[in-house]
Amino acid sequence: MTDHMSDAPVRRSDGERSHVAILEAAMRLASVEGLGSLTFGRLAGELGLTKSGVAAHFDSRQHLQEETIAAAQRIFDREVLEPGLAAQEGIGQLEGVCEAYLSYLERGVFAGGCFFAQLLAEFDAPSGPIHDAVADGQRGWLGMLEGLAETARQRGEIDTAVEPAQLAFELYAPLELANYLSMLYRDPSIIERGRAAVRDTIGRAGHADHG
Amino acid sequence: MTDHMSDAPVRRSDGERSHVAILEAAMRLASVEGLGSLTFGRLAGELGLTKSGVAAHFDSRQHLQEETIAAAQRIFDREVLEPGLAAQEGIGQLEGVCEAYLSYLERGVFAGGCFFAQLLAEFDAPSGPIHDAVADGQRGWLGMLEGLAETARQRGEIDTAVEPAQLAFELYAPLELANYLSMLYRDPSIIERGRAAVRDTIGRAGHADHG
DNA sequence: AGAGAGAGTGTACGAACGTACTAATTAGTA
DNA sequence: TACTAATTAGTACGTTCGTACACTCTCTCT
Repeated sequence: MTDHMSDAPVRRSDGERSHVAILEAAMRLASVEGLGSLTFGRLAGELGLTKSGVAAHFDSRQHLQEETIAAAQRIFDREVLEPGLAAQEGIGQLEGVCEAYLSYLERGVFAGGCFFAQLLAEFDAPSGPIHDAVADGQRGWLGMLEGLAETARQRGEIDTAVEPAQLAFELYAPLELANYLSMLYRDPSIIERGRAAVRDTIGRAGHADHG
Repeated sequence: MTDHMSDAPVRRSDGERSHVAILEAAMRLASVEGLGSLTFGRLAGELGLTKSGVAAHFDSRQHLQEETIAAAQRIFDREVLEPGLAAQEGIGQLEGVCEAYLSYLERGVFAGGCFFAQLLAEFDAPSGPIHDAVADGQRGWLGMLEGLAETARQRGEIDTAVEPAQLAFELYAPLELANYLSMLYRDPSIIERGRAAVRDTIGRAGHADHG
């Protein structure tokens, strides 16, 4: 036995390649048309496989969706969180994460804009396990922005009168709208509006004339 | 002939009632789960009709979707634009429309939040006639905010250094995010964050300390 | 009152869906 | 080299979709 105590099937190299190819196509498709339009037949057609060939890689459609979300999360972490948090602690990280997000939109990391913004809109109202997962993920993102704002406030880089949760909301809002409008109008220059909004909001929080 | 030169079928009173009942259910369903999940069978089940009974009211599914959008637009006009624009010209109307939108969210006019925000997310990426219609509608909304901002600037109520298009973007962003997050978390109190953001943004544009 | 037509039911068809199987193939290992 | 199991194709089943058509019922108008 090459694998000590493992019930998992031994994956073959070609199967591994197919698996990642399927997930890449799935992320692209889901970012454009949503998780709901993620079907075995659709993916099979785009990849030149048969429906059962695709389905064989996942226990069910539900598992395909969950694996796709997990794969997209890894990409988001690599493309947004990692570079954004590489900035200096405090207001630097707050700016860094916002700029990293806008850059990630501009670079077209996902064909349909932000993968999680698509998810947010698709599962904001419906209930169920995916809704809860999306809500938790969003809470995490917003909570992180709030945490960065709180740190910046403690470091004296933003005004103590600024509520971190409110600042996180006001930064998140233009990021999301930049995503939606740039996709809707197919005009990446809209992202510059988001950039200006972030700059104004952080600048205002930094040197508010309240005294 | 009671109707001079009309090819349209004479609608019976019971048919008229069914028609509006179908559109009401369709708006509710589409605001929650999107236009894509708007099917004859689904509506029939909710209304106690048969699938063909529902389908008989529309030439095709496409027409059902278009009529549903048109009906929602009438409600939006009545619930948001009309009360919002009733305020005093200039910055009053700008505030009025934003507040009317947030109030429309709070009152739960549509079960799934803002009907058009749902559409925006659903058809931001895909191409087609519905995408174009959504894009045009959104351009109209954003253009109206920009026009109100421009008017307010000409009246001297906001700083001349403020770009109307940028201000419109910065007002629209928290409105949208308030919608999505209040639905996602099932917490209407999030709307208060949007209200605060609008207040700050308009206030800042109004008495900017730039000279 | 009677005729005409709109309203709604029931049925049917083809397409696409997820899922569950079998069979053939092929890569990896012993 | 030969075996084993992962990979993939292929097929079939049941459901749901949009659409179409035939049919009954009932409102509305003359």
